[in-house]
Amino acid sequence: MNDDTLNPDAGGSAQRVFNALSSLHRRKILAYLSASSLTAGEIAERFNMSKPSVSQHLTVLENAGLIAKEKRGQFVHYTIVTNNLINTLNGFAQEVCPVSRPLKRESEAKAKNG
Amino acid sequence: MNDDTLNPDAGGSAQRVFNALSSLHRRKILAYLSASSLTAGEIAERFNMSKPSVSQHLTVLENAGLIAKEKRGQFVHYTIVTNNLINTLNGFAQEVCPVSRPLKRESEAKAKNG
DNA sequence: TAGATAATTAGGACATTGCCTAAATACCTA
DNA sequence: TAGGTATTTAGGCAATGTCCTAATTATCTA
Repeated sequence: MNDDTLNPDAGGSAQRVFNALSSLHRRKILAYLSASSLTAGEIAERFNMSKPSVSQHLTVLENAGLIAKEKRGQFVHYTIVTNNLINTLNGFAQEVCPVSRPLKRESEAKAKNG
Repeated sequence: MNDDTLNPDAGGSAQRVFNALSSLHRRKILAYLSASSLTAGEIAERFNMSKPSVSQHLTVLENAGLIAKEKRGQFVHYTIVTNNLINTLNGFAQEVCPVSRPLKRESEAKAKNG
């Protein structure tokens, strides 16, 4: 029970990750970014929502360590960071059904790629 | 983008699963139940929280299809249901980083066990 | 049947979230 | 430098979530 995925204040904070994933909009943003990096504006275009609201979602995702931003000129480019996401999901899956070994290996392989 | 893990109204409703997982208390309940089935009272004992509050968390988990209850006499026994959990997590992981094949297989193997 | 125990429902207080508009900041180009 | 574009910050408001106590329902046992 002293686990990263259950302890809200641990390293990458599983709490922030699961909280970030609890919003459909934010999961969609991650799905968009899994195909390619996008600017804040390009992400906002894909939603029927104001830019500030999208920006807020991006902040939540960034604080959870699920995306990274890079400013280039007047644009901010957002990129997915799969490392923390996969580790958190797999860590929790392992904890809740401690059966699958390959899942764990997969997670570690993924961690190296980022 | 027409995926179960992103569509809030699809079958098992990934939205309900992710929403259920966004609470540390609920993740802990799942972790407890992964070790053994427990009655509502036994679960409540493990938290510094009123029984009605725990009951509410159990309802959220049940509505997400993550646990099942069975009444025996005056007790209600709760059991984890890993199927939906693992499928949802793996489905989303697949979508967001469509690399790992073994992860998928693992999910399907798990689905059969329940 | 009466009283005790297990669990849930009901209803309300309080905090958080999610969305908006308006304003501010940062950068680019004429 | 002035004006335009990209993005975030600030502040407000409605909806939701989480917890509580009190009351209710269901079951067991003397």
